[in-house]
Amino acid sequence: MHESSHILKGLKDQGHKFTKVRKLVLDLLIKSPKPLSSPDIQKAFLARKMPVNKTTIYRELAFLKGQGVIRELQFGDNTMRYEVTPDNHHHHIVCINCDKIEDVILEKDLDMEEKAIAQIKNFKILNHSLEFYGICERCQ
Amino acid sequence: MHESSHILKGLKDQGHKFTKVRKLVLDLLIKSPKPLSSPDIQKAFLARKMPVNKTTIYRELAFLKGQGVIRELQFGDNTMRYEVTPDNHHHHIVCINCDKIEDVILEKDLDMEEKAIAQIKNFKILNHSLEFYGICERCQ
DNA sequence: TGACAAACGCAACCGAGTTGCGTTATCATT
DNA sequence: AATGATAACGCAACTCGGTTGCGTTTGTCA
Repeated sequence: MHESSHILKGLKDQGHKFTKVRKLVLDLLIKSPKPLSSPDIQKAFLARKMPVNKTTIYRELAFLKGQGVIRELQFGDNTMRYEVTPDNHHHHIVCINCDKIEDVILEKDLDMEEKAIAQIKNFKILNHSLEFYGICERCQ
Repeated sequence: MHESSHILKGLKDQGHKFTKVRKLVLDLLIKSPKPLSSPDIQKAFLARKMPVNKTTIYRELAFLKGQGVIRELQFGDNTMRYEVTPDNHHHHIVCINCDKIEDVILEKDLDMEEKAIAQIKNFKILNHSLEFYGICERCQ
């Protein structure tokens, strides 16, 4: 399991500071079963009677993304969401009715496809986004 | 190849009107080599000295999407883009440097993966989004 | 040609995300 | 423990894609 203190220690060694906001943003993302948006995180701070300016959240997320600690996702609603960079490469399935989100792992990954595309299209492929949309068990 | 008049004729038979805006939006999407955003389309109208209100564009795109004539895509910049619903199921590869977009067709489609996920997760999968990001030939 | 609904324009609005700038808090050093 | 550098933060104002309500225009068909 991920441990925020350990990650923060690593960042600190690189000249970054260990702040309450940074720790809580990271803890929220580590504990959340699904990716969170910036507004989600701001609401979580508010619920804990720790109001934080939205600019701070955006900057913190940009920082953690830049450090490779978290990654950015989008699920079709023009809002960025974030999750701790996973060890196991996975994608997501989103219920278009109740917004439930679950991780899914492909039986065969896309490496071969990427190689083929890179060769045909002469692109250097860096990453990809793959999300599935449907109706979850409860909603169908 | 797609023919806007033919599509519009079909819509007209269902009680919808044949307007200049509708025809041009559709023609633009048919002719464009890459998906277009609502602002893209508004600019194209302006360039032809045919200023159109942005609300009209958004409503027209929502209409055409609802009719299944076009489909909605997103490439990570919080802006919806649209393309004519393709006959051949394809995805896209986006250059993160110059925003060049090309169609790509997978060697193996994701049907088997979808079936496996549907069974394991008990989701009824309706569709998916898959985009590749990288550096195009010119930019690398 | 008249009448009805679809399509349109306009203005005001919403919400995610950004920018500039001044202030505060963390941390290494003394 | 005091100090200074700078990362982190708050605040206000802003940008921009997208939406809503409402009154007006236009395409279509009888």
